[in-house]
Amino acid sequence: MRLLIVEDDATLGERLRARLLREGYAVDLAADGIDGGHLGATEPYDAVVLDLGLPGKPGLAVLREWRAAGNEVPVLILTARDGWAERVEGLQAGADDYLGKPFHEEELLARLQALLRRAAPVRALEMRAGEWRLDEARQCLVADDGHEQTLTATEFRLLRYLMRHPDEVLSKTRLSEHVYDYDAERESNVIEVYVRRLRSLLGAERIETRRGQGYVFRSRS
Amino acid sequence: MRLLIVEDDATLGERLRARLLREGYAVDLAADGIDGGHLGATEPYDAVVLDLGLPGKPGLAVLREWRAAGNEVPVLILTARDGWAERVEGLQAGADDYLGKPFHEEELLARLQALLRRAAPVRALEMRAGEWRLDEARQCLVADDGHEQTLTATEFRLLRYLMRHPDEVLSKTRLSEHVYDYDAERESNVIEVYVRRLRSLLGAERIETRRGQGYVFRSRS
DNA sequence: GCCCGCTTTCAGCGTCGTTTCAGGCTCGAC
DNA sequence: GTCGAGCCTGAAACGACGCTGAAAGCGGGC
Repeated sequence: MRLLIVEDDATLGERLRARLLREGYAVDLAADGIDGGHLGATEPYDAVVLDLGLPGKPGLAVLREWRAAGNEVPVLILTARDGWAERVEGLQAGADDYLGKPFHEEELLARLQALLRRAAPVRALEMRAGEWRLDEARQCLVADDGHEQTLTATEFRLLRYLMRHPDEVLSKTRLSEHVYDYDAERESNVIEVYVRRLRSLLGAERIETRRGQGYVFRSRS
Repeated sequence: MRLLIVEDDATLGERLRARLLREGYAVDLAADGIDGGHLGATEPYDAVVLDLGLPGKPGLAVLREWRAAGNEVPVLILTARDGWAERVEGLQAGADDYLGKPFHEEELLARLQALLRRAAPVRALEMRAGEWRLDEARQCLVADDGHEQTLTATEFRLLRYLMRHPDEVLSKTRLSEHVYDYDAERESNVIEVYVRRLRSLLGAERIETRRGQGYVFRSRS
């Protein structure tokens, strides 16, 4: 899962970014409306946190442009002003959720997770692979017998994305776009290496290779 | 499915080409309006991605020439300028869809797929062959009883093209033009070989031979 | 500053998809 | 019936792609 934060307050932005990174997301941070609007239009994010009071270009204008271009990425709006009117305006511009400053990081997290879940295909309520269940909060695998298997950050990000798109051919490009943040565009075989590790954890049959096309994750064999 | 990209930005063009290849299309790339216009006029594409800001000849002129010549290939226009006026002008010149730069690769893909689906003569919601259904997301065959049969990249491309043109005589030349790229000048019997493999998967009666003319795909016997 | 674990790179190897080829078969024309 | 072109078939060669294990690179924590 790859997120974009558009926030001009550098302190707040960095704090959020750090937190979300720790939660296992790939995160890009933009400090103004121009950058943010451009990134959101060209990179495939799974959700966006958008501040309304931005230099360069107002947050609402950025959002309206995305929506006009048919970009339906889930957007959570963030603003100091939390009056009734702003909220309505934000939602009308195409926002999916709204959070007034100041706020608890925990609440932001919860709302983001809700957005991501809502956008995911309906079928995946629980993310499973055979006897294993992915615990998102703790970033680890839990077996039905209670046994635990910890994951590294990258293993977790890749596995979560695979699990959210089961039974679908996912190209290595697409995977690396969603596992890494902006500077990505890798000509390397990192994805192959991590696929190998996930296979050794979950069983090789969970991740099929489609030669020349990508990988397919199977929650049931 | 065979696509043409007319795009002067070499980086963007190559990136798109690579992506679309990976998605299982055969892709030709032209860097200016002259080449692009010529290719589009002489080769049988299933869809075209056309940049408007081209050296040599303006994209809109290219499009107008195709349309004037009766070429009705689906065209998706791509442009940096995304003003209201350009959009109208593009659509009036005969474009089928319009995407402003910058854009998501994912969105371009989705729109292309929509165009290709819309353009298919008999818009079969599902592509079937007897008990089999072709699942595009998974690039595999699914039987009514849930059993799956995976396809290689080439098998998938050929079968998809056959299924999109059922009950129609398709010459080997035409098939190979749509399964492979432009420069692929084949004097070989690859198509015969792949037809054989599809027959062994779907049942020989699905693909009839018309001696000296080509093949006919039958979704129902 | 040093250590440790995570991440990334790399090269060699094996596998699989693709293509070629040769021989045999079938169909249609005469 | 004969002939030839076009098509089918099985196997084998080729090359690209993915797999693998090890080692280097990197960064955070102590």
